Amino acid sequence: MTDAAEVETRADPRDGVALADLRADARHNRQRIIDVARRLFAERGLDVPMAAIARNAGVGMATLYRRFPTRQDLLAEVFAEQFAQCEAIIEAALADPDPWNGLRSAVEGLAAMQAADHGFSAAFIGELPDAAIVGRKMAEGMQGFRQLVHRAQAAGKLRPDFAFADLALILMANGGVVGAAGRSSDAAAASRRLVGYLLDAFRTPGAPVRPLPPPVPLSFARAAFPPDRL
Amino acid sequence: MTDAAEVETRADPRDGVALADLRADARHNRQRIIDVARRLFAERGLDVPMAAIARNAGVGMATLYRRFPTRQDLLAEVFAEQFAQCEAIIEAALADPDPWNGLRSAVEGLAAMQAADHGFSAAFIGELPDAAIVGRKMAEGMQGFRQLVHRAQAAGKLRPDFAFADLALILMANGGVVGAAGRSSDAAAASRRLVGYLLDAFRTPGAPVRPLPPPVPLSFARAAFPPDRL
DNA sequence: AAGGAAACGGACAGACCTATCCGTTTGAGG
DNA sequence: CCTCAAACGGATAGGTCTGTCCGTTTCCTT
Repeated sequence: MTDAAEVETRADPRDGVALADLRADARHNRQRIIDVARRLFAERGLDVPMAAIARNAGVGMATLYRRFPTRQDLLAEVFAEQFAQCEAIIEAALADPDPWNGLRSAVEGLAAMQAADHGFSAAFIGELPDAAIVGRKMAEGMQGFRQLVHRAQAAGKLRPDFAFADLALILMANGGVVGAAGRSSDAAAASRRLVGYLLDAFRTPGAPVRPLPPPVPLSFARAAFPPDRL
Repeated sequence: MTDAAEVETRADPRDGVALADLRADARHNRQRIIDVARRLFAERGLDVPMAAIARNAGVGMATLYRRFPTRQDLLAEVFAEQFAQCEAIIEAALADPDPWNGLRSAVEGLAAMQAADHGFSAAFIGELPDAAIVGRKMAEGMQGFRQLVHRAQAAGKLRPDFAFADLALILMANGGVVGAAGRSSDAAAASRRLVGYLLDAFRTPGAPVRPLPPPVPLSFARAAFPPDRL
């Protein structure tokens, strides 16, 4: 029993010490680092310097690196919550009695998450897949999505030649739009329109039509790349 | 007359000296730099170090920077040819007697270009729009595309709520797919499937249906990011 | 052929970023 | 209270990339 309790306090087996065994100030600082990193990743993209994170969190470099030996460890921790939210979206979609509506809401939900957090979007596609925890969570989410696809196709609402692997296609296309539109509010609007088009392509004639979200001015790409970034 | 001839030799007014006035060896080296840069941008992405370009071209840093004072100058020169090809694609599409077929081939052609050259794709979305020459060429190409859209809509083959600005959406979505798929051959296949979906969403019921290009295995994203890159 | 401007190459300064080291401070159990 | 391991912060080593400087070489003109 003591064993079980102790194991439970370890968020990640790789951590040398259990979270609960950390000194109070250390635990406090750790959380501050995570919060600050989440904000900076979302605001400035994934390549924000470790020093900036440390400074904004009010800790030294050593503290940051002691808790998160590599940048990827920090990324995995920061975005663990977002991945959990992905799973929630898919589970909610599976709970929908209407298969097509479930698939639609899952795709829209995942795309909206990407659009909302620029850092998450980049991490999702680029660096995070290598992290162990993330890999496991992603595998689970993919299983759920696979079910969504099967059900919608069985109901005759999703085109039969839609492949499960097209999920990656959707997320990468959406990632491109979100990335190019940058942190501006246009990103969300552009993402919605793209997803609108794609869902229209995925549905069979039997599935309900939805109005297409409004277009986004073509100049949005320019505004997305102010001289200083990229 | 001498005046006119001299002006004609200047490829870009910003160049201090006309191309023809360069010494033979200098002109030779300049071309080598461009060729090498094009290859490296395509192979390794846009962030290849200037030193690598210089080394591969067999010239010193000074020579590289003397010809192209900023990285953007080099990019603009390297991709000028690709932009010209974009214009050719659109002109060919305009020459097609069938408006829908013209629009389709333009979208497919532009997307294929993006997929073929990773560097061009990134440059197109990210850095190049600031370059003067590119801006002008893009404006011309956009005018042509606008015509394509009008014609296809007038013929009742393109959905009326398709917006001209959706061209940016297409290219950014495609850029995301190409970028995520990396330099692997999967990039082209994934791009084709995405464009297949999008064109299907753009057409009215009156426009001809085309078979969807085959799906791409979901793992293609992982393979695209070998440990060393990004 | 020979002088001089043009062009050349490689070294180097400056700016960043990652990651580590070490002397100092602080929290918690005895 | 008092001790000491745990935790801390800032300095710093080591890496990369950009852009410049200067002594040397090469082409072109006359």
